[in-house]
Amino acid sequence: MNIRTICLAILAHGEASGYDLKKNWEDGPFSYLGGASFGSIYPALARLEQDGLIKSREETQPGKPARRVYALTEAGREAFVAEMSVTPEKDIFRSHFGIIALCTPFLPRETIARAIDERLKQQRTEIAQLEPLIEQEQHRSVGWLLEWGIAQFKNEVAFIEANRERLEVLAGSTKPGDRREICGIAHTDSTQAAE
Amino acid sequence: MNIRTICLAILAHGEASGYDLKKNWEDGPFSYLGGASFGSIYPALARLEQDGLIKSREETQPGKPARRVYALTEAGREAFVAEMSVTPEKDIFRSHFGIIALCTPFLPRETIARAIDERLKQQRTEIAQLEPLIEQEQHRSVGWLLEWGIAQFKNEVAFIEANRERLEVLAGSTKPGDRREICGIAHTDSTQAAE
DNA sequence: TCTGCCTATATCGGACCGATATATACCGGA
DNA sequence: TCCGGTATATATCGGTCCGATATAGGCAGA
Repeated sequence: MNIRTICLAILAHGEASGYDLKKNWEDGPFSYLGGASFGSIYPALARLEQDGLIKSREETQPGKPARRVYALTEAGREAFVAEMSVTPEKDIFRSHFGIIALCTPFLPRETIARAIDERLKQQRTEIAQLEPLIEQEQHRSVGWLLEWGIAQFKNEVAFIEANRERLEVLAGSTKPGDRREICGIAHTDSTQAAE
Repeated sequence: MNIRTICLAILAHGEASGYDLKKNWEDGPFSYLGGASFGSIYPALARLEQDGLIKSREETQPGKPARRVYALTEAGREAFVAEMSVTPEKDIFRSHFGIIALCTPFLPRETIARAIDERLKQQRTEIAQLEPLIEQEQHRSVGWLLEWGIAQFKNEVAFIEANRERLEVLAGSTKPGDRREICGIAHTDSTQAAE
């Protein structure tokens, strides 16, 4: 699912400028679905227009620079429906916190404790930012998605609070790079393992 | 957090070849922390060695092609600890399913129902793949992280099962691109909105 | 008037992914 | 015996995307 598809999806909600798209990702309810930079959005919009999937008009506004507002064409509506109708791709997910947690045995307990504290703080901040948006979006797909995301964040906070001790005690037990195996898996050439 | 850092993190668990790294991401317990392609791994390893953070040796093995095995140097251990000690970056997350759900009003109910079915199937598959790995990783950081991930997947499945009806009934209510506002937010130039 | 901030568009370098190419070695079947 | 399929292993290339930066107009406040 590339940026062009995402632009189509947002434009399905209503016409918007490139700046609007960026602001929606950053501040709006889309933010936790992943970002999109200006460096992606403007070329994507240009190409979508070139392909006839969106059309644009210049809009002058008092007190602000002129902006170029994009809207779906009929062909764009069809392309949008087509791309939303395929089997959803797997999520793209990468977690710095996860990597740090994975390396707990090779790091001092203090480092792990701080990473956990920061993580809890970050996830609680996310919740605090998303929760007030729900009210005005009840009985709407955006509201449902907000609840979906908030439920995930809350679940993670609860898990970490309940289990952090079990991770922290593992800290600092090993020197980095000492062991020959990776996670007890990986080594397919070891003697066929147990069983 | 770039690929080089991730390579350091895995090599902290033990020496490995580029192929090992890839296999660990794909099949091992790291898989849901995000992928890494050969196109990233090999250049990353080359540069890490150039910078003196890892060292390599050729390893000939009977019945298989020779492989180049990498291990952390002392400088690499220090760089690893330094990069794990900073405040963890925000997760990178992008969800095709989330985008589809967001567009529910503009899509037929059948499409949404199928996307939800597929989503449930995918997340249950993840759970089924990760769960057997826990046993051999108990009381280890990898095991903790597996539990962390599984808890998230299970929570999402539970949420969707409990709330899918509420989303599905919203399907097909609107024509794409008709509304002027995006998600009731976005439009900063609207008349200051309703208090 | 100068500075900083918001709106708005645009571009460029570099990082990264996905596909592909290449090579070795094993195994099973025609 | 040769052929194709599979697993191991390294490497490269095109294209996509991010993050930083440039540019520019208008406004508010010092």
